[in-house]
Amino acid sequence: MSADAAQSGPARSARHLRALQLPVVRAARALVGCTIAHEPRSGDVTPCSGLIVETEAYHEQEPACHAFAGLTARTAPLFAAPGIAYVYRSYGIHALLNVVVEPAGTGAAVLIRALQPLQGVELMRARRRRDGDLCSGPGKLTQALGVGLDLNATSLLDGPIRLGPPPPALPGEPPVLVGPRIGITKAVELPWRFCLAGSRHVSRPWPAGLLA
DNA sequence: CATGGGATTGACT
DNA sequence: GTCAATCCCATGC
Repeated sequence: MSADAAQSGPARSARHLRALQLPVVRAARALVGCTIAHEPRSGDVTPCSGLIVETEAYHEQEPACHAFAGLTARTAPLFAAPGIAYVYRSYGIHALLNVVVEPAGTGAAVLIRALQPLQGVELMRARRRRDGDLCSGPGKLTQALGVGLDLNATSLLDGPIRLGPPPPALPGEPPVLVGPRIGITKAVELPWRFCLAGSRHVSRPWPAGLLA
């Protein structure tokens, strides 16, 4: 392979791969604009995918993170290698999807909080049983994609859920806003929520935003 | 072993 | 704006 091919082609299309190597807060920032798809292996179900428009970072050093409690049966996937999915049940009802990052042994992950629907919108509508608000929240997007707890600890590079690069149509680095995380009671002050600037698909209206 | 608290959502006043 | 649904698991006795 030539040096050109190694730099120009893959370099831009591999943003999701580079994000997996970053510290969790930078990873959360970098994953905005990348894509998530659920393509069941059987192939008899329509693939569904979306553009990541909102993320949050969680790290074992701060108490809002499940990994703060240490390595347990529940949190084990958080301490796995980068690129693993951490899917857990929230409020006894919803499945929430995280991208595990940082080296194995460190508990850290990026919560995927909202998507802009791309593929499989009709199937999303059927799964969600409504026409709008298909992926504008962490519980909504897993329902729309058909992602359940059975996909916990699966690979996001090799498994049924795929983390992908930004779509070709999306130019370079998207403008991203940063603010405090939502729905937590501990470490509420950390500005670890990231959102695609101007997106209509976020989970909550954006506070007067700072550019990340 | 009993208990309580969520990284939420949708329905309702 | 309020509130119930619903269940895993960490914590404490």
